[in-house]
Amino acid sequence: MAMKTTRKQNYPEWYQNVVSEADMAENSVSPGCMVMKAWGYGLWERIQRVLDEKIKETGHENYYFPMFIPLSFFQKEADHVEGFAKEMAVVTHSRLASQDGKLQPASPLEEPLIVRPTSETIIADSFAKWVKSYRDLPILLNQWANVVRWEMRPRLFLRTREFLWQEGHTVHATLKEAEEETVKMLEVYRDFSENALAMPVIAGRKPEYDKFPGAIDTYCIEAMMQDGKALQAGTSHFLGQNFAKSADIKFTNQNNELEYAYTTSWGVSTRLIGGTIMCHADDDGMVVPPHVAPYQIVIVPLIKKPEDSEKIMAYINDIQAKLKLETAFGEKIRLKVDGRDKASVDKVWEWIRKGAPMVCEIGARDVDNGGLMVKERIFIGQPEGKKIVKTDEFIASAGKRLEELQKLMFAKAQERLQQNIRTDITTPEEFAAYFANANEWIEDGKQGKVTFVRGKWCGDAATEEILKSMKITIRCIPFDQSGTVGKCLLTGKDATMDVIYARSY
RNA sequence: CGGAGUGUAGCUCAGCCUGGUAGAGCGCUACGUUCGGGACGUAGAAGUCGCUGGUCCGAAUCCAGUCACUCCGACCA
Repeated sequence: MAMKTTRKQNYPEWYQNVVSEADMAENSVSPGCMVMKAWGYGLWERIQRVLDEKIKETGHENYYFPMFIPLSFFQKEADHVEGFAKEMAVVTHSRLASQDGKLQPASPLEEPLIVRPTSETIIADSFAKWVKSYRDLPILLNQWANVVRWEMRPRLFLRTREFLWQEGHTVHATLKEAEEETVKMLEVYRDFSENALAMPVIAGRKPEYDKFPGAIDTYCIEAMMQDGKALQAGTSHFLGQNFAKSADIKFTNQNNELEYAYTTSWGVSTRLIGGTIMCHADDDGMVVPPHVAPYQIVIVPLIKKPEDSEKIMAYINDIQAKLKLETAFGEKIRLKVDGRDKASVDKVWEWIRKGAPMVCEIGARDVDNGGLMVKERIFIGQPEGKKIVKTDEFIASAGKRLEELQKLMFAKAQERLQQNIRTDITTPEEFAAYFANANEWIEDGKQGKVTFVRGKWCGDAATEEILKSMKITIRCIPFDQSGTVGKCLLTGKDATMDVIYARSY
């Protein structure tokens, strides 16, 4: 076990351990913010690349808007300002001046600027300028940006004051088209999460009280972490005409009538990295899904005698050249030869803690035998975790093998999710007793002590208080509804709506 | 903003009660023996003890103030 703390011992501590031992990120001197290091930021770059392609395939184009938003913009939409008011970074001055040897803010701004917590308001303002006729619609845009939300209790990747994300914003002529866009982009997220991150999710709609401020409907994908808690991995909002009315986005329709447009917005953030960690990492550290691994294969030379160096490096260079011609997931294989002047064992374990999908050790013996030692990350700790293979065969099958490893990771995570959605709880008493348990890490192939519960909800607004007191949340109202009648797990009233109840991050 | 705690070497911490001017482990550097599941030996470099003030012949240690961080709560689209 490479981690000081195991999942079973202390799940949150284990998580912090993984982030630091995998060298993905660390706390910054700037409070609540993080420094993303090469292996963590590299994962984000991969997420960007794969997702950006999907966003463009669905007809969207990238724009960039300013990070400063005039304060007054937030006042235009009542729910929106209320939702974000408590966590805004406010810029009030434009320069510093020296006073008694101390720098003090000087030159107050006429109107304070908000460091964007999200960009609906400033983008809506542009939309209002750009939209005149139904012929201007739809507008389908996306931006990759940083946003700031003044969180009080930050956790690396899961909740930091500044984080990176993409936010899509679209304008449509009809309600139906905007609703379809909202659901379509959620589906892009579901597909991305499950196929690129190997992280299974439940897609659905948020209950009324948990909607994005200013939205008519909020849709989401919810993932299960290894401690049975839920993590919101992506959201897509149908904003109706709310922002169109507050920003005056009007267009002339085909009947020459002036109409408010319909808008949507949707986003995923660096939180996905936190989710990927808590979905796949183990007691030896991070496990990166091959599809998004900055390096899919890392080669570590084992040089015991200096005189072997030349022939080993020549052998490795040859392997490297050949591997670079191979593909996985429709892209060239990404590999690194770790030639740093360090002990080989240390380098190997460093890459295991980082979760590189495959680590190859190559020494003099391998050169003579035409082979190499390959360690597959997901099998580390098991007998099949390392094997000596013929180099030619390894090169020829590497791409396919990476794709297999990806599928195995998804299958394992999906099995865990399916095993840990309880559907046999039918009364408020059973429900309360069930969640009275403490959270506990879910051992592979077993049912956890605390799981998701799928059951009925009456939809009554008063149930929000009950949930709060129990520290349970309704994660979503899944798209696949059974349609059966049962008792609400909170009130005992007759209900038809199926929801997912869970503790959450 | 409440409640608790911690600031000493790059990291984790001991020393503080009972003042006498700095220690360990890990890491780092060099050399040697090792090396395919994470080695060992020897030598070495490295700290204005968070900051300011006070008491004292003398403060990491006592006193006062101050700053910062961590954990638990509240908050978390």
